[in-house]
Amino acid sequence: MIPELLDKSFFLREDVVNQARELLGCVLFTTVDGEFTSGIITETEAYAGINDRASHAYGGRRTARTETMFCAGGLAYVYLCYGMYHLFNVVTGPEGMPNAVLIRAISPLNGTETMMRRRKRNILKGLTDGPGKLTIALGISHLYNKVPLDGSMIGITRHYCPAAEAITTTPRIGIDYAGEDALLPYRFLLQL
DNA sequence: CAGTGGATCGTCT
DNA sequence: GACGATCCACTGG
Repeated sequence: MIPELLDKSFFLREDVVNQARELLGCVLFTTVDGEFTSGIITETEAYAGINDRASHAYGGRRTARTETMFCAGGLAYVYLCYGMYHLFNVVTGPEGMPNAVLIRAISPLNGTETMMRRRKRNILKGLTDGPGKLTIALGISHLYNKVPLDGSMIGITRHYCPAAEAITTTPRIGIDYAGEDALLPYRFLLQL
C-alpha cells in the first residue's frame, strides 16, 4: 500500500503531546535538488504553546521568528540554534495556537548516500540521531521555514504504528531554563 | 566511556 | 550584549 501523507486533520488537532507520540514511526522525507531522502522518526518533543515555558511562544510571545508557530498546523518551523544548526519542528494546532513538535532523531531510510555526503560521514551510525544532524542530512535549511508539509519539498507519511512497549517517555532535552516545565514528560523515543 | 570547551550568528533585551 | 530546543573534537581514566 502507498504510504499515506499526514493531512490537515492530523496537524490541526490541539493535543500536541499525543501528536508528538504519534509522529514516532512515521517517515519524514525531503526532495532537495531532485534528491529524495527520508527516515523513520524515532525521537520527538512536544512544545505546548503559550503556557509552556520551554516554548518559543511562551506567554504568547509573537515575533518575526515565532510567527510561524502561530500559523495553522501542517507546516515546518525551522530556526537556527546555537548559531549553526537548523532545527526542524512540525507546527500543529489551529491558527493562533502555537504548538509544535520538535523532531529530534530519525533512522535513515532512503537516500543514505546523499545523507552521508551532506553530513560528511561515511557510516550510517550517528548519521541522523540528533535534531541538528537530521536537518543537515535531509538538506533542511532556513528556507524550509513556513513550508507546507504537503510532500512537494517536505512531507510526513504514516509508516507503521509502534507497539506501546517500544515507546519511552522522558523530560525534554536542553531546556533547563524552563523551570518546572523542564520536568514535563514531553519527549518520546521509539525503539525500532 | 565521561567531561569539557570551542564554533558561530540570528534573535531579543 | 547575551544567549541558545547542538555537535564534535579532544582530553583523561
